[in-house]
Amino acid sequence: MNSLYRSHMCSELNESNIGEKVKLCGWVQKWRDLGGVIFIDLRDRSGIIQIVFDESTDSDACKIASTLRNEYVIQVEGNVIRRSVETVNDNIATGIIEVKCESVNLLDQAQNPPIYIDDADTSKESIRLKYRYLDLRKPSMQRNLIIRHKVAGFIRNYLDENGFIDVETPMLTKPTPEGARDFLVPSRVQKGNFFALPQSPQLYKQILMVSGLDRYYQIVKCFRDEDLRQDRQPEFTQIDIEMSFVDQDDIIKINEEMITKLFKKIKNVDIPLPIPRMPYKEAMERFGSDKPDIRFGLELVDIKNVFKDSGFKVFADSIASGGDIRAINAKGCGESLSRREIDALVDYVKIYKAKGLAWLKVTDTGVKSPIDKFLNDEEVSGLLLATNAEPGDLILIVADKPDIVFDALGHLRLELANKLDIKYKNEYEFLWVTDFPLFEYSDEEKRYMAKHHPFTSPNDEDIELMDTDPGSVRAKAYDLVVNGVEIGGGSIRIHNKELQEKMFEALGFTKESAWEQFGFLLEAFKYGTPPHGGVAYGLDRIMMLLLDLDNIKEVIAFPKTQNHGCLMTNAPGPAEESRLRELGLELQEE
RNA sequence: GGCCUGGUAGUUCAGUUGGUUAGAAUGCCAGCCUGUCACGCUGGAGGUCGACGGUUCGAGCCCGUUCCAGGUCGCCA
Repeated sequence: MNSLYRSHMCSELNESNIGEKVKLCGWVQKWRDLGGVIFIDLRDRSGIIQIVFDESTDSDACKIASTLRNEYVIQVEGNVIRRSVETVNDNIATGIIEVKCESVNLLDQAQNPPIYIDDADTSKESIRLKYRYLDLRKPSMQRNLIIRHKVAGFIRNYLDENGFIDVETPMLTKPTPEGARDFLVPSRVQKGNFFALPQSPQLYKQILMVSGLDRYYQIVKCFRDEDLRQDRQPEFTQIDIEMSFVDQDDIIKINEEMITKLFKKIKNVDIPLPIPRMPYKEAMERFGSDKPDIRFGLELVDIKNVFKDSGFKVFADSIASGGDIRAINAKGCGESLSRREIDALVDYVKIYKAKGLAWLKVTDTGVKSPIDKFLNDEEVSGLLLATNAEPGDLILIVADKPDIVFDALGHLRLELANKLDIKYKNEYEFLWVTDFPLFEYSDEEKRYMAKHHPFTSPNDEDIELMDTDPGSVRAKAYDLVVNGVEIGGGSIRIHNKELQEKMFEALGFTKESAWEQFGFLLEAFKYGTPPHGGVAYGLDRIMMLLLDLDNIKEVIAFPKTQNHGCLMTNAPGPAEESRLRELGLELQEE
């Protein structure tokens, strides 16, 4: 990265350069003025090197050096010399050498920065985001961006080698009723009409299969106007992939090779292939989640049968109203958790709508529990048998509607693992979750909705059930889950016009409304459509996993806050009245 | 939209029962200092206690409203 300004990057220099005259550029990381000698730590993207200014030999340079302050941008010229043994600094890569400066050129001054440009900085996130350009000077932030670049590069390279074509798709697309809330962009030319920013390039990539591109990919921004979370941003990046003439196994095979090679390259971990697969139903029943973290046990146990004739009103009522009763055996927690900690768990499941959490401490002589007086001996022994309980264990039980039981215990399981600080055997546990339900009943809309999206193919053997029992139809849909994080998902698409129409019918679309929304796709499907399917990954989440970060903002250069704002640019901002008029828009008084 | 946490010096924080001139560390500025690397020493500057309103003789502290940031539920095909 040489130029007229510099001969080397700071951290490029090592013992082999001793005796060379070099020109370096960068920022003043730190200055130490000892009187007759001044030390400057010079920083660029590569790292840090110490520059020495000696008054007795280079008084002009020294004079300038004494005025340098943190984050000043300078150019220095001097000789690389070996440090004396006692002054070697083991904390930096270039600590065995330094540059004895003969001349220094001040390229720009800097105000004292509001945050400390160092990984040890503890400034609040909001200040870091306001001064993001300073925050991004930190080595760790640069590392995150550089590794992200390497990941994207690896993916492009891998997909290119496997015959995938990178095709750009529009950012100004058509609003859709299904799925997340769209970001809308008003059309000036067609007043009253709106573009939507893509939630994903889903329909375009399927059209590209109709076009015969055969294998497509894109690393692309997607937009969803929903609330933020620690792992969610309104604009985020997908690795979007679609393939023709494939079935589920083909897609899984090439994708698991790509992702495990990626983890090998970036983290040097060996993920054994094939990645295990687990049907959705099993994931829910064993782990209470469609993205189970399988690094640890604490699995759910169905104990409904044990209490089928229970005299305990809570359990009996739950069963009578079609509910489930399931338990987790928190091994050893009967001794290790205090009453206060157990009460905290009871409160915890209430977040997920569970009405309560029953618990029993298993002791040498039986069980100790607020509800033990409601349980007979047969039920207690049945429970201990079912949960494989030993003295010292803590049995946690939720009785409620099935989806609440799964949700509450699924989260409780994660909370317990977190609390117990469980040591995992492997750093990464990959899992394909398969056989998702095709539909999901929406109480709000009083109809079935597509669990994945309306173009997902049902399993061949379940097509019959679409009319009779939509809730039990399984889909050719699959998610890739790592350590309980969904990093990607996809499906085989419907490529048959009749089946697609049947699908829309099941979703409650009239033929007219289906054609109104997705007519271009249905029209395209008339002209010879290959069997196809694909997958999309959340690049940001993959980066979080690879970098072992739990905050998505750390892997995005310029992220948004919870309020959908950018603290650096102050976006979004008001629009001028004239612009609104041009768009045919009028602001409503609150 | 709901719930929870926070907002005091450039930064990170402390601030007792509501009571004198709001503190510490670090950073910053000045001076001294020839081998530091968290340099050291001496001195100094730096505050609309997020904002508005209320209670009170008196508010950083109590009450209300509001803004901002974070976490979370809903939401996220």
